[in-house]
Amino acid sequence: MAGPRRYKLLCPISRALDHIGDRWALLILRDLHAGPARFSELQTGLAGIAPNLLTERLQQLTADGLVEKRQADHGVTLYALTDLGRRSRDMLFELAMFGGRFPPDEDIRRPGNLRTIAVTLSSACQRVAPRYSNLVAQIEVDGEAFTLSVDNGSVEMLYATATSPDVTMRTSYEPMIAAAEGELPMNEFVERHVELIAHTPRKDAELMQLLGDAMQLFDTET
Amino acid sequence: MAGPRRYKLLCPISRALDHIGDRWALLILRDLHAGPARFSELQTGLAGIAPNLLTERLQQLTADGLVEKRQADHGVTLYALTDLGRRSRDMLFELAMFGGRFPPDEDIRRPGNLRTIAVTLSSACQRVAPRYSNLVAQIEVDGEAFTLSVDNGSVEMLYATATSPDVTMRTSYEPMIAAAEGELPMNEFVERHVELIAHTPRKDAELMQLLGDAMQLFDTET
DNA sequence: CGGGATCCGTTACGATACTG
DNA sequence: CAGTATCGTAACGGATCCCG
Repeated sequence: MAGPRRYKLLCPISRALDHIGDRWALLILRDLHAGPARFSELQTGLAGIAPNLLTERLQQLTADGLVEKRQADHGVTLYALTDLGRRSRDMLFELAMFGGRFPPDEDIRRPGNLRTIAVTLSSACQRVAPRYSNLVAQIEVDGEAFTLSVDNGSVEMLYATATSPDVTMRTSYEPMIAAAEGELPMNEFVERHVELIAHTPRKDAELMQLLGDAMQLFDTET
Repeated sequence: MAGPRRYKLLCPISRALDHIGDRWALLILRDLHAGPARFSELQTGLAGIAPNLLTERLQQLTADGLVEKRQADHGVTLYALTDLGRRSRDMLFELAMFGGRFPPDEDIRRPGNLRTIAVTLSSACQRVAPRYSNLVAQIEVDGEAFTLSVDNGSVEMLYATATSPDVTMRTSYEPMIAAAEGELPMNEFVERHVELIAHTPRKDAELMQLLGDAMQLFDTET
């Protein structure tokens, strides 16, 4: 009796799980939403995944058409989402909305890098983006830089520095999480833990409103 | 080192997976969205889950506040979703939308019962419901009865017979799935494989339009 | 008969060590 | 840096048995 553990049912939910239900698979997709990544970047971001498992998962995801392997300069190999892989975004967002309802475990490990938070943030921003105009922001969290771009209602957040951002924002991980969890009031977070530099007038306020609206989606009041 | 395999990261996606990421867990939630169920109903619906695993998962889901155990008449025990458990609906829908993009496996097993399809259908109907007025339908698929109710834009689909439906619809599994997969044109499906009885005028046509709109969400064209 | 508990073989995962 | 190889452990799968 060989073969991997698959449900082999017609139901689209079990079909999804047959492709991304294995351990780590969804978290690999999650981190790749922050942009193409090296093997080692994924490994550190996933905080302790065994390298053989990462290899195995990447192969499976590639075979399923969700991920592709690219050769970049200097012999560097990059893993990137395919179009199909990018379609997992809404699903990951709903997963995040659901997971946010559970209290965090007592003994939490900090992720090896902050790629992990990019999809959650960008897909949350996506939901509220129609109310905002275009914008390119560089967000630095404890020295790790993201580029958040809002372009005609479509939002993307990459794990990279921006070339000519409208606004630069600097903060650190713990207070940002505390604000997202609702433990720290938004205005206090902004005043005490955020440094903002607007290179385009008013874009700083716009960015903060966007992020505030996005974080509100995770309020578990209703 | 003991303890179950949990990520223990703060990220809401991994937090969700720490609660519903184990094998079968999401499929149990899925089937419970069709209404309270007995142990044995779940067991047959999940087509071959080992009873010890079902026990273990139900305990975990109960401990996590997603499922509750009820004592019904004649000493019957029922498992039902809690409010928190019902919140998994949108997530399951996005999972279904994503899973629908993969071609079905060659050797598929038919599910032990049709509870499995209730959430997928009802959450799809939920998306298009604002365009429809109130309605109670009994849908019978190969003799298994569902009650679909649209009430002020809120949709529910239970694995039970309806008391006084506006319309009764009879069909069978294979053509219905073929229609949902886009392999069978909707009009041909309706004409050749659906029997409709309207107890309230026009409600038959309304039901079919609702279902047609809902199924269109799974078209993978875009 | 429904609702499990127990047992045991198999598979997947986790940790570490090693290599091109 | 990007993996491969090995091995102990935990989770799963299937069957059987038990109890109200």
